[in-house]
Amino acid sequence: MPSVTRKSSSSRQARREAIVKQMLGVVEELLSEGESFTELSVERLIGSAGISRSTFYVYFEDKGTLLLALAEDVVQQLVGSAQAWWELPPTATKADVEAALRGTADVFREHAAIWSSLVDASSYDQKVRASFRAVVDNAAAGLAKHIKDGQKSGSVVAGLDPKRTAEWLTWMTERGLYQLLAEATDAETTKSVRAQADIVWNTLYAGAPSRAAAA
Amino acid sequence: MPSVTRKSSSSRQARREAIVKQMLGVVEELLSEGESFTELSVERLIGSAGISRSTFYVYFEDKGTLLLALAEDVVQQLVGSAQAWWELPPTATKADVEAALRGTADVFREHAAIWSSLVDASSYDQKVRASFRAVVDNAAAGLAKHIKDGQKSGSVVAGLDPKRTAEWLTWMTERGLYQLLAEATDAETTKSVRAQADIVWNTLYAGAPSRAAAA
DNA sequence: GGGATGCTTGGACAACATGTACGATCGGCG
DNA sequence: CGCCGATCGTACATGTTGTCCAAGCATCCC
Repeated sequence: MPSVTRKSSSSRQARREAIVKQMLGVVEELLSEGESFTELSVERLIGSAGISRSTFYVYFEDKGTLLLALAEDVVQQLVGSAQAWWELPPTATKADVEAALRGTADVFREHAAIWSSLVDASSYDQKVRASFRAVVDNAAAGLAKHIKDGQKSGSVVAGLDPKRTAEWLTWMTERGLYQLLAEATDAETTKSVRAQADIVWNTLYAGAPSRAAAA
Repeated sequence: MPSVTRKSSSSRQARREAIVKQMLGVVEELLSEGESFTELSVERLIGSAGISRSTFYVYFEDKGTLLLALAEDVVQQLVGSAQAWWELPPTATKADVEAALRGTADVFREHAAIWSSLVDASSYDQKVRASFRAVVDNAAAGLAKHIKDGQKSGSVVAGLDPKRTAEWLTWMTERGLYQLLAEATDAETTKSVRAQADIVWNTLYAGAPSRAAAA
């Protein structure tokens, strides 16, 4: 009876999405009260969401699975915003770099709670850790490519090790967003992002062949 | 009866140190088997250490307190090694910077397990988080001072925001050590530290007034 | 309307971890 | 020998996790 199966699964799917959406609100709410994701028990979550323990475990293997579902969207947005940086053309100015980084910072600040939760849970949940690493590794790879391409076109300093430079800068960004911008005001964000842009600019672009004259 | 009190407390102190030392071995041992500090239960710890549950709680409030005791030494060493960087003279070369960073990396690699545990526990233990932040903030302050002084003497690029640039670079270092060097080989460490040195060099020193000629 | 199907639910459960309490025991020291 | 501090085993109250099951409920089809 395929129709039954189809219906069932599509309903499950829809219901799951609804629950994920609801849980997103609940989790962000609870996190905004100052607790960390680690400290949130399934008990509390279902209590606030108004669903039963049993139902929770129908849709999520555990807290980690829930978090990954919640984070999907956020991660997509962050990765997307990060591309704005490493897809900058060779002629980009420092202001362009800063604007791109600002974009990522703004996306991050909107969803800082969820990202922080990913970081939290990475320390004890295998699945989350793997997923988190994959995201960052992917970002680093994108940046590494940007560096390599830039070196070819002369817009990036020669001699830098693309992969490893990208790794450091990527982790700097990850950690900086988390630690420096999660609770920053707009004004503070502006200053902080400017500093980040200075680092990136000086590291990658300032001494590049195609810019040798301007200093 | 002051003598009694004195004796008791000094004995407690000595015994505590012995236990801390023993626990350090146990924790590093268990962590080297691939588990995270978060996953280590007090149960396991006392089991491997051969002391009783009761005794454990005589000396440590909880797992977090234990960790802070274990980390004291490591943190001191790391902070000390970091000073080698920001106490570099204005005439330092890129090789000097790389050597200083290498020093920190080596210290870190020796005690990666404990540092990782601090990061882990920071996500759910208030005391650990506070202590951890204090260490990093302190490091950032030291680096900020180095930048400010360097700007005065002309050995560091003008126009950088000392505080915020230091924050980004400090978190970059923290996260990079943790993520890139914790399990790296010697060869990989060399390459990675070189990339880190390039970033630091280009950011802070390459375009500095006192170096304007050399490029 | 009647009945099958699948989803949600509450509650019970085993397993395990935490931090506390207490009485028994061991060992050194006067 | 006897005191005293430290350790120990054990028990306990509490809280969390993930599983399981039987009962209730809504929906859709016949």
